[in-house]
Amino acid sequence: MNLKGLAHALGLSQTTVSRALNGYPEVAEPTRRKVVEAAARLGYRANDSARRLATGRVGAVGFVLPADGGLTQVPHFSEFIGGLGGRLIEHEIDIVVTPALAKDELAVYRRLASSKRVDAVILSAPTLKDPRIEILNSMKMPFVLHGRTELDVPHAWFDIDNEGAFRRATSHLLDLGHRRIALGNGGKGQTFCVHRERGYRAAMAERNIPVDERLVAYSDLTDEMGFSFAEQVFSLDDPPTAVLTSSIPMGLGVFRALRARGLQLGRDVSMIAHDDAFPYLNAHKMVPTMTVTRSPMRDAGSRIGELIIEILNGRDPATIHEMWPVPLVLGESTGPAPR
Amino acid sequence: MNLKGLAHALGLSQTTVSRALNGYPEVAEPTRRKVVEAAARLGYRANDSARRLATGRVGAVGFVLPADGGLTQVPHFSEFIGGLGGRLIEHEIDIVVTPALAKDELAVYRRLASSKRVDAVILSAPTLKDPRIEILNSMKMPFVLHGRTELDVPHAWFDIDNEGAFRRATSHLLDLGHRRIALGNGGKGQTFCVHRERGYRAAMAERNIPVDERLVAYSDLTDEMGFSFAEQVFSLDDPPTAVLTSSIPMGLGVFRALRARGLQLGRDVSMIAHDDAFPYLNAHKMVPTMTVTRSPMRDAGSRIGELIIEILNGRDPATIHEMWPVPLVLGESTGPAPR
DNA sequence: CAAATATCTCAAAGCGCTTTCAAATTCACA
DNA sequence: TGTGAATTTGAAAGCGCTTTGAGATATTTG
Repeated sequence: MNLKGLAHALGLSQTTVSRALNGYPEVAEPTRRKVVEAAARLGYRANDSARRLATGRVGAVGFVLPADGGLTQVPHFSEFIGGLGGRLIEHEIDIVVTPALAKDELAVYRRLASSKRVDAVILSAPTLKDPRIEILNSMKMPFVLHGRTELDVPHAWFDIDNEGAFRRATSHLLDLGHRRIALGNGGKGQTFCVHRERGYRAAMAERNIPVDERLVAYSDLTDEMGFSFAEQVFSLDDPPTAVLTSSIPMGLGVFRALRARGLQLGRDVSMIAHDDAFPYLNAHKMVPTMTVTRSPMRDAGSRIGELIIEILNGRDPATIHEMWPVPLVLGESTGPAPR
Repeated sequence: MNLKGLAHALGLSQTTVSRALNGYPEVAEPTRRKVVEAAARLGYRANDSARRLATGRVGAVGFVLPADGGLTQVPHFSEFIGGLGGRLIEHEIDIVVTPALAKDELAVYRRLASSKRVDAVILSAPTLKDPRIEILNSMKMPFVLHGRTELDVPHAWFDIDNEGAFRRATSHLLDLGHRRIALGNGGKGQTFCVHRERGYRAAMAERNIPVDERLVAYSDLTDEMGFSFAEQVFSLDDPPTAVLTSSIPMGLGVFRALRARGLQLGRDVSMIAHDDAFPYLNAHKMVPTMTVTRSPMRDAGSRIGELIIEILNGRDPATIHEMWPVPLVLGESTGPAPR
C-alpha cells in the first residue's frame, strides 16, 4: 500500500493525503480524520526512502563505535544509546551504529557524511586535539561532541564537569586527613582523563601537597587494571591511604587487591570512584557501599538526544555548550585517614 | 556533486557513470577507470536515499534494544554489535539500533517493517514462544533469530548449543565426584536458560542423581545476583560442592560470596560459568582462572552478519538453522569434590 | 450582490538514483 | 566491403514521496 493507492482508495489526491498525514494546516479536519483512519485501517506507512529523498532529511543520527582498543568504552555504549534512543524515538529518528577500527574511523565518518546516510553524528571519547572535529566541520556534517577538546573551533559539545568532580573528590579525601592519594585514571590522551587529573592536581596544589607521580597511572578502566594498579601502589614503601579511580570496575579491581592484602576499605584505605551508573554495577549495593562521583551515562545520552533534535530543528550547533555538575555521593568506602 | 553533475563533467551519460561505479560488466575498463577516478577526485558518493528508493533495498538491518528489564542483555549488546557490524560494513550495510520499552517493542518492529526502514532485523533473547516471530513473518520482514524458540514456524536461526554445553559442564563436575551441584541460571522464560537447565538435568539424570530444586535458581545474570544466590545455597544444611552459573559476572558474585565464607574456589567448591567472552572480563586472567563454557558473543554477531548478507542476497531464511558447539575450557576453578 | 478573502484540493515537477530498452559503435570474418 | 555478433553507450521511465503554484470552492466583507 503506497500513497497513490491510499489516495485512490479515498478518492483524494496524493497531495491532500500527504498533507493530511503530515499535519499541514490546509486540510479540513473531517478530511484529515478520514485519511488518518483509512491509513491505519489499510496499514499504510510512508516509505522512508522516498520521504528521505523528497525532503532531503534522513531522520537518522550516526554513532561510530570503536571496534578496537576502545574496550574502555564498550560498557558505556549501551547505556548511552539507551538514553539517546529514548529521546530520539519520540521524533522517529533512528540511530545508525557503525563499528569501526580506529584506522578506518575517519573514512567511516566521511562515508556517513558524503552519502547522506545520517543528518548528524555523535562523537564520543574525544582527545584534546581530536581530528574528527575539523573533518566533520569541513564536511558540514552537524554533530554533538560528548566531551570536550582544546581545539579552537566552534561546535556543539556536552560534557560533565570531570575536573570539578575530581577536585571535589580529592578535597574530600584531603579533608579526611589523607595525604597520599593515588589516582587510577583512564587512557592517556582522553580529554576526560586529562580533566580529572587536573582536578586532582588542583586540589592537591591548593593545599600544597606534592603529588607523588608514582601514584598516578593511566590504563584501561577495567577491574583487571584496577587490580594491578593497586598491587603496584600498595607495594611501595609508603603506600597511599586513599585511591581515586575513574570507573567502578577499576574500583572493584582495587578493592579486590586490598582485600587480598588484608586491608579494609573505608578504614585502612579510602576510595572514591567515578560512577557512570551502569544498572548492573550499583555502587549503593556494594559492601561496603562506594563513595562516588556520579553521573549516569544514560542521562548524558538522553540530553544529547535532545540537543540533536534541536540541531535538526535548526539550532546553530555552535551555540551549544553544556556542562553538567557531578555530585559527590558519600558511601562507606571513605573514612578518616589512619595514623 | 551528484550523478548528473559527475556525468556532465565526464561528458558521459548518467547511465554509464552509474554502471561504471556499480561494477556492471557492460562498461569498458578504461571508461570505468576514468569514472572512478573522477568520482574520487570530485568527492562524489551516491546519495543513499535515492539509491534506496530506486533499488527498493535499504542497506540496513534493524536491532531493537530492550530498554527496560533487559539489564541482563545490556553488556552483551556491544560485543554482539561489534561482531555484527564488522561483517556488515564490508557490504555497506548499516545497523539501525532502536531502544524500546518492552511494551512498545512490537510496535517498533511494525514500524521498521511497514516504513521499510530496514531490509531485515535481528532478534535476540527469544522466549520459547516468542511472539515476535509470527509478527515478523506475517509482515514479511526477513530476520535472523539469535537463539531458538519452540514455535513450529520456519525461520532463520543461529544458536549455540546451550544444552550440550551445560550437559558437558555438569558431567565434568560429576566426573570429579561432585553430587550436589547448584545452577545459577538467567531469567526464566528465556530459551537459552531453559536449554541450559535441560542440559544440567539431563546430565544429572544420566547418572541417576536427583536434582535438589533448592539449588536451582533464576535471576538476572549479574554479580549481585550471583552473590545472593550463593549466600542462599551455601546457607543450606547440605550446601553444594559445585556451582554452575550462566554468566561470568554471576560467577564472580558467587566467588565473592565464597571468599566471604572462607571457602576456596577450586578446592572447597568448584565452579563453571558460561563465558560470553567480554574483553574486559577475561576468565583466563582471573585468580584462580575460571573453568568456562565459552562462546564469544562477538563471534555470534559476526556469523549472524554473514547470514544476514546471505538473506539479502536471496537465500531463503527458512533454510538457515545453525547451531555452534560450545567448548568446555578448563581452568583452576574446578577440582575434585572434597570429601 | 459583487468583490475580496479564506479555505481546500489538485496536477505536476522534482528529489537522485537504477535499470530497461534501444541505438551506436566496434570487431571478426567471409 | 558487407554482415552479424559483441561490445559500449545513452534516453527515458520509474522508485514513492513532498511541495509548488494554481485552480476550485466556501466564506466574509463593502
